[in-house]
Amino acid sequence: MGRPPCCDKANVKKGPWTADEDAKLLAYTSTHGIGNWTSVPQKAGLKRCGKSCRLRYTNYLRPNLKHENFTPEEEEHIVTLHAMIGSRWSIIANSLPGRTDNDVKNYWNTKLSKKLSQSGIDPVTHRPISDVMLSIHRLSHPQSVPLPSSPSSSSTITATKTTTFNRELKNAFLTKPNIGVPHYNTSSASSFTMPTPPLLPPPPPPAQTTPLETTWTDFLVDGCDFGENVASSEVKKENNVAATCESWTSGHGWYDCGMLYEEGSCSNFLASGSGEGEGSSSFVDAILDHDKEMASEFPQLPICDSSDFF
DNA sequence: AAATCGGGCAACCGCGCGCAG
DNA sequence: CCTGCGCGCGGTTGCCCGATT
Repeated sequence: MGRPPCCDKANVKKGPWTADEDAKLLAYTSTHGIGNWTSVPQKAGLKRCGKSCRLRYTNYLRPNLKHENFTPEEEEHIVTLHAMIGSRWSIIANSLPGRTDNDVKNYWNTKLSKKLSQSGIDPVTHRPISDVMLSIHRLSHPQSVPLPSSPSSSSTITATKTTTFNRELKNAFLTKPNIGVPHYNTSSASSFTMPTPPLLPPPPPPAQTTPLETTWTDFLVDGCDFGENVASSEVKKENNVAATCESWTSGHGWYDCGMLYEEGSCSNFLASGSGEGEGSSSFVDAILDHDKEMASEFPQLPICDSSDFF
């Protein structure tokens, strides 16, 4: 038995909102505030579902919303957070003043994911597409492309770090009272420092333990160790994250969250991302640069292309 | 000039969670 | 403890409009 509808669907208007409806909703919310959305349509004199009213208000009518284009800083912020927590749009939006989850989601779907793809970065895993394809190829042909025996293999390290990262992120979400997000000062572009992309760790330390068995989900930001139990309830509890990240990120930055990397080890990544007018000025470029470095460092890694899969 | 295509965005839908009774 | 309701989230749909053929 399903849940009953929140309103009489036969008698509610759907589709685009008119200026008159906007005015009524705005007039109501400005005098009464927002409370029980189910009752808002009736009280405001609207033939709309309460849900529709809430959506219209939060995405369009709410005060202090920004309607201008996303800035490069905001772009980087979204990409960085998406790499870390996946499509938790509300969390990402909460860290961008004046932006809604719908804004961020739409912007990602229409612009950023394409931009990343065109730059050779897989928008799901945030790793170079060639690397992702190699991982897929290994899964489907476990014998054909053996993992290099060296414990410092790029992919092995990546899988290990990724798993560790998601475990740590999960713990952080569970234990931190005010989970943080990367914080940047919009008043000064040069003060914005980007966390290390979690799926592209810096060169590995010399000593490394036994390689982990890897599965496809280990390469997903969203799926893996994050866990469904954490994903919804715990994260939702912390939706008021916007301005509360200092305690976690201050001082040592992201890298001091009991995590993976030594402080400052990401400097190769960040050097081009935070500069002013450097030649390679984007996050994506930084990732690609790093991938090239990895390729030169580990020439034994085979490169595969799409023809390997067909 | 008309038809088609594709991108962008607003809005809808279904589901899970939290909370109050 | 159980149940029902409201809220919020992420995924998806559909419309609008500009570009292209």
